[in-house]
Amino acid sequence: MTVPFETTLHVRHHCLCLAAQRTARALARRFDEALRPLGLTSGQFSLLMSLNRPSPPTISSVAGLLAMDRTTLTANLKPLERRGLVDAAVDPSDRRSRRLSLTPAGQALLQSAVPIWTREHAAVDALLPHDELESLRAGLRALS
Amino acid sequence: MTVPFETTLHVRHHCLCLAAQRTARALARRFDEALRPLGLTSGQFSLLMSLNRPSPPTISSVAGLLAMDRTTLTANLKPLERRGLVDAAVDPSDRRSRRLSLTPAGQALLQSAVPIWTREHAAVDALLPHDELESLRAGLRALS
DNA sequence: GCCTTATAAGTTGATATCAACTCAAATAGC
DNA sequence: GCTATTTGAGTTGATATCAACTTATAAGGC
Repeated sequence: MTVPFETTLHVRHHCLCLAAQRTARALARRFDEALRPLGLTSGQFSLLMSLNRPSPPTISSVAGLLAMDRTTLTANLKPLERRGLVDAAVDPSDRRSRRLSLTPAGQALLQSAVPIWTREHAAVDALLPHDELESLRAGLRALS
Repeated sequence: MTVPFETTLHVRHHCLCLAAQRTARALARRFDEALRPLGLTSGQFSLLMSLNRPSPPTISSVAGLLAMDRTTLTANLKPLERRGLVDAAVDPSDRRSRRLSLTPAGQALLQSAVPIWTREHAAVDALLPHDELESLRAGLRALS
């Protein structure tokens, strides 16, 4: 081996990029399964939730909130628009922008998803002591 | 709003699934950029590194290590096989399995990627105090 | 007003992600 | 030895992810 196996073990134990990917995938699968009865993925739930606000946001601002590429968000919106859960209307005061909002159907679906999120997240929270949860949140926030 | 805005804020501040996705995306973009001169993504680097071991692993075992769906790994291997970086040979002792190994070209590319990883990861490590880094790693591990 | 620059978003192409299904080989029960 | 079950992996279809490029609108300099 050109690269020593010890180097591989070092990377495996220390790489936060890998650790974040692993955990993100594992948690996504977990919430995907919990939300499956509603036909929502974890990402779609997060997106719908981020649109539940008093004033309709633009695509770019939501992409920033989710730390996601703007074009990824455009793609993610398509299935939700098709299902009539999200409305994207051109902003009359700046015709370059589209303002994203939940339709009544989207609001209703989000409402039915909240108890599922609450239940599933309680199960995740139970995996770690409270103070370790808080430092995990702080660490994730610091790197994103 | 059917769902109170306070609920949205609560989810935004507490959801570890969302936080993990955000951080995973941010770190992936960071390492993607650092590794771009080699034509590797962060995920491809992690995959190549996971194949650098004395005995060639099977697809399922690597998928487990990366907390990734088996079929996702099959898809991820394709571009690496096309580029001649990875070899997937049928295991003679169990013809259902394929054993994954780095080619000499794969080993050489991985070797040239290690210093990039080291430099970039030092920059990430510098964002947090050592003890917070350790609790972050422990928390991520506990949830994946 | 006109031209340049900046900004918001869409499109394209490549890859990533996973569920559901299928295929093939190995193993267990008989 | 033969059938049923289990296990490893591939395929398909839908969605996710991002870079590079393009289009449309707005804002600023003149």
